[in-house]
Amino acid sequence: MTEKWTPASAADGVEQVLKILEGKWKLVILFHLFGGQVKRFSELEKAIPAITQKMLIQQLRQLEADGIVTRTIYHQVPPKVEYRLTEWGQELCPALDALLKWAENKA
Amino acid sequence: MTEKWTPASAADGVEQVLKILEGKWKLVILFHLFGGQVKRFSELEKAIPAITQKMLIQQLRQLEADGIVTRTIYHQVPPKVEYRLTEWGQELCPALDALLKWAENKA
DNA sequence: TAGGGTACTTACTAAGAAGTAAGTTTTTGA
DNA sequence: TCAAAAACTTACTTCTTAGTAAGTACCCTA
Repeated sequence: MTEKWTPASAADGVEQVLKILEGKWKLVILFHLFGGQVKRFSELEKAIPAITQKMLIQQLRQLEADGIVTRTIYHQVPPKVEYRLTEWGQELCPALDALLKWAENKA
Repeated sequence: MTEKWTPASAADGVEQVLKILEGKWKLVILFHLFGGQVKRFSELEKAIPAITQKMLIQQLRQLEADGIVTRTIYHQVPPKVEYRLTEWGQELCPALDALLKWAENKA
């Protein structure tokens, strides 16, 4: 169970994960959606005042492409689009908690 | 225990951690040192063929500054410098494992 | 017919991270 | 006197990411 990893392959595996999280705004977005929260585009905009629209969709689209969030479009006028985490996305929460706890342990 | 975090502060906490891990070569280096391994500069160079010397020290220095690795200098000629993880650095391993396991769970 | 709300696009610029290639120091051994 | 080994430095270029600022489509309401 520890034998399947070489330093290179383990590093590579973690890097795949980091690539998913690495955008400048992805974590804030994630933490706004953890716990089953559903938010529309404009709500996220308000919740994260410093973000621009360009960055917001860019990050959302990448999270969507990576299977972390889903996008639900309501064909109304004015338009309405909702974002929420996938199951898999929700499961990220405890893993990030582990990192947070590690950081708190700094001597 | 979950109340001390706002989306912004939790994201910020995780970002601090990601910043430590984010260099292009840091994870490979880390995984070469996990488990109490001690390596000298030249050994890491050989273990990670694609890395340049510039990148190798740069990443090592940053890991050192962040309290993850320690550097031991032997005043010999030719010089000898050894790198190993700090206690805190070792404790990163299970947290990274959590990420790896999460990644494996992708539906 | 003009304006407003929502969710985007697009073109351009600036800042940062990484890569390339070469040079530096020190002392020992041929 | 010259080369060699180990651990770095330095100057310069390129590549990626983020920021700025503006524009678009849609249809409803006044």
